[in-house]
Amino acid sequence: MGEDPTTLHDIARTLGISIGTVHRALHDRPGVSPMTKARVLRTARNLGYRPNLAARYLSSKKAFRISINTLQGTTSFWDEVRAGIREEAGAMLMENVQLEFRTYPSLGDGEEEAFESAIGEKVDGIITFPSHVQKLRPWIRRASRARIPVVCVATDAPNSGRVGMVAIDTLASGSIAADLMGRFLGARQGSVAVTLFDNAITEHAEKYEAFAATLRSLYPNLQVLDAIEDYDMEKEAYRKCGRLFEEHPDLAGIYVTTEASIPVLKAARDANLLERLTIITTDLFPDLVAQIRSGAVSATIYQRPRTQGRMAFRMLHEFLVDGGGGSSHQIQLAPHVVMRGNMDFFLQRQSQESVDEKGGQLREPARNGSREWLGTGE
Amino acid sequence: MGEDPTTLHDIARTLGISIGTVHRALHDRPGVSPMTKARVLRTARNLGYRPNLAARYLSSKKAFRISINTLQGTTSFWDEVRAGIREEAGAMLMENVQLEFRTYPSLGDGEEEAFESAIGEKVDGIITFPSHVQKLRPWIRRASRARIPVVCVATDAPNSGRVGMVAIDTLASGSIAADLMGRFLGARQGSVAVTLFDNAITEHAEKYEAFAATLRSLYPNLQVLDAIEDYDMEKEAYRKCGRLFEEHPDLAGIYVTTEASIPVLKAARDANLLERLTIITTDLFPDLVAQIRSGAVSATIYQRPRTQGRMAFRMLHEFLVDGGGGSSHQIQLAPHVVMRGNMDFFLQRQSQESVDEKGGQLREPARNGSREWLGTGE
DNA sequence: ATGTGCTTTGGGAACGTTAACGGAACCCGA
DNA sequence: TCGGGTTCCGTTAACGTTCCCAAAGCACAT
Repeated sequence: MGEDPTTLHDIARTLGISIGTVHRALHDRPGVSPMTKARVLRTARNLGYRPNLAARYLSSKKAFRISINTLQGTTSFWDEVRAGIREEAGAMLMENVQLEFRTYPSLGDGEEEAFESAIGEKVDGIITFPSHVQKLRPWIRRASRARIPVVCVATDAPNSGRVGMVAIDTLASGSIAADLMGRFLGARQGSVAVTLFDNAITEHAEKYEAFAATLRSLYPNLQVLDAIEDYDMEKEAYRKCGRLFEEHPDLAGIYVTTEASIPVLKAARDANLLERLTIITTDLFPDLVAQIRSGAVSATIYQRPRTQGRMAFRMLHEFLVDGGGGSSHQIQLAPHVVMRGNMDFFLQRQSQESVDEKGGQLREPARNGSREWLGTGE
Repeated sequence: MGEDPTTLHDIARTLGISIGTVHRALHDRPGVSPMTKARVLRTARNLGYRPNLAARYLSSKKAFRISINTLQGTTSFWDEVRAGIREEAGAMLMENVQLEFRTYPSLGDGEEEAFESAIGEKVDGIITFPSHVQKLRPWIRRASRARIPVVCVATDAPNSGRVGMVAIDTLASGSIAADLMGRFLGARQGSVAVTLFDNAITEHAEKYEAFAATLRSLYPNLQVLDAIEDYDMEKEAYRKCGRLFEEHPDLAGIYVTTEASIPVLKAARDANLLERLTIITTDLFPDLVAQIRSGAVSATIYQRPRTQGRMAFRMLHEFLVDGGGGSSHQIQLAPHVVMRGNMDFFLQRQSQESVDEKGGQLREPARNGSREWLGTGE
């Protein structure tokens, strides 16, 4: 029952060697013959050795330095992600964690430089938003080769060597949006549109597929139209929506999977369709709040950025501490459904927790340094 | 910036005394003159002393023993809460945590004995479900006097000396249920009923109030009826629902805030009203799954028991380690909206995470002992 | 003077790991 | 045969705390 955990000393004793050698062998540091190293590794496994982290932190009091490569705070989403990371880093009782925020102003502008700098400065880990997977994949690979673990947040970068990722479950998002849409529309006949960023991005395609599948099976009275791609351009979204309204007079609802919901709403308003359409959006940002409150948007699928940030930090930290032995490195979060009824809860929580975090930093100023870093612009 | 944190040694050196004395003074242990103790406390504050937890765990390798006093696993809710606690305890890298589960078969049967035994065996902390607040309040008070922190889960016990609580936000629950109900019913006229356990319980009254307020302000076409109390008795719920259907032929929907949704559904089916009624329930348990899948229940407000357990453990642990200096000790979680579309996500996650946890235990068997304890029945 | 009991204090050893230093053994060329 | 280099390994001092034992000081009785 109360078996004492095995220590370096135990391994050394059973092999008749010194703990120095055991230590070197376990951390494959030079100065150990291949044979003894193999023996050490074997008995370590046999005895079920797990390092005592308290002793480790006590002895080598180095701080983890982790880089957070994300988009600048034009949208509140990434501010919340970063707040979640800060929050969780501040809750680390034992160890020092240094956060370096490398932010870039827009998609595809400075993300490679951020990676280069992080790798060059030899950080211990990276949390990143792999916006353009194909462009970032080689950088993630490079970091992995430099033994720097990378955790992806909000979007996955498969086959890149990343050690883990945390994101919103796309199937759950698409399906709950479809179910809500169906219930909201009741027995009405008509067609339903979906806008997304780019069908080439796995997550967005999955959301669309889940939405379409759920709507087909549960609400056959509604027809899903082909996806509308807006490529994050407001003009594009507005223009395509206008055409959509003309071509589909039976349109009953729209599901906006991107953050570009404002131009969609504007197009609907300009076409005098706002009353007739049931609109479900994604995320929760200031401009959207008024639209939800007025009832123009029936519901929004909230992607919980703060929790994503918290989880990403925990995952990376566990990996750094544990050497990757931990639990499954894929976290899919359930999105929240936000409507008029419960929106205040989320808004208030956003502001409230920032205060909490500030309090935490004041309480223990010396322990957790956090250095801001701006990717581009001087 | 890189200031070295102050240690016991620093305090001892500036006062010209030994670290043994400093240690005794800081932990108000006997054997220190009042004057030196005051001086130590003062300079400790001046120097901003914060104990090095790694060193503490390394030196005194005692385990935290915490008691979890909850209802037996007749409902899956408490099983999930306990799983969440186990999960989070298993994720403690550094320290030993011993979990003692004191479960009682039903409300009001054995909960006092569980408290008595936990206090008697001098556990370090208690997580409890304060079902009957007035009965448990003196016990929580007693534990607090014995310097045993108590965290409430699922329900609060105000003015009891409890150090914290985690629960689902009642306002968000009631309001989102109302908003869903209104949207589901569309332009229909009619009345809406709410069933709850007991109006004398704050949480239930709050849910009802939030539901009623939201419905009144957003959907004036619907009328909220007086709350139906079932006192957790199936017969009672069935009987009262039958009468409800007779008295209110214009009934359009029911919001069931308790777990007693099955008798409500049975009553609706027997009255041949299932098709016409929009039903929103609470929680997610096996019997309910089929009802949601069939569409009889439109949505359920999921109270995230596993997360509640996880949060409760974290809160208690932070308190034990930190001495209560930590962040705000009231956690209100946002409930999840579960419908046909996303139900599979939650079901699969429930089973999947249990597997994860098992894996974690296997990986590190000696570290986290966990002793089960049965409250009554031998 | 010596011993006994008490309170207050000092002085370690231990916890398990890290990292630096030093030493033994070996090989090679002068 | 001796110095110089390499490879491998042992030794040891930290890291900051906890806990126990002993030492010092004092009062009081023997």
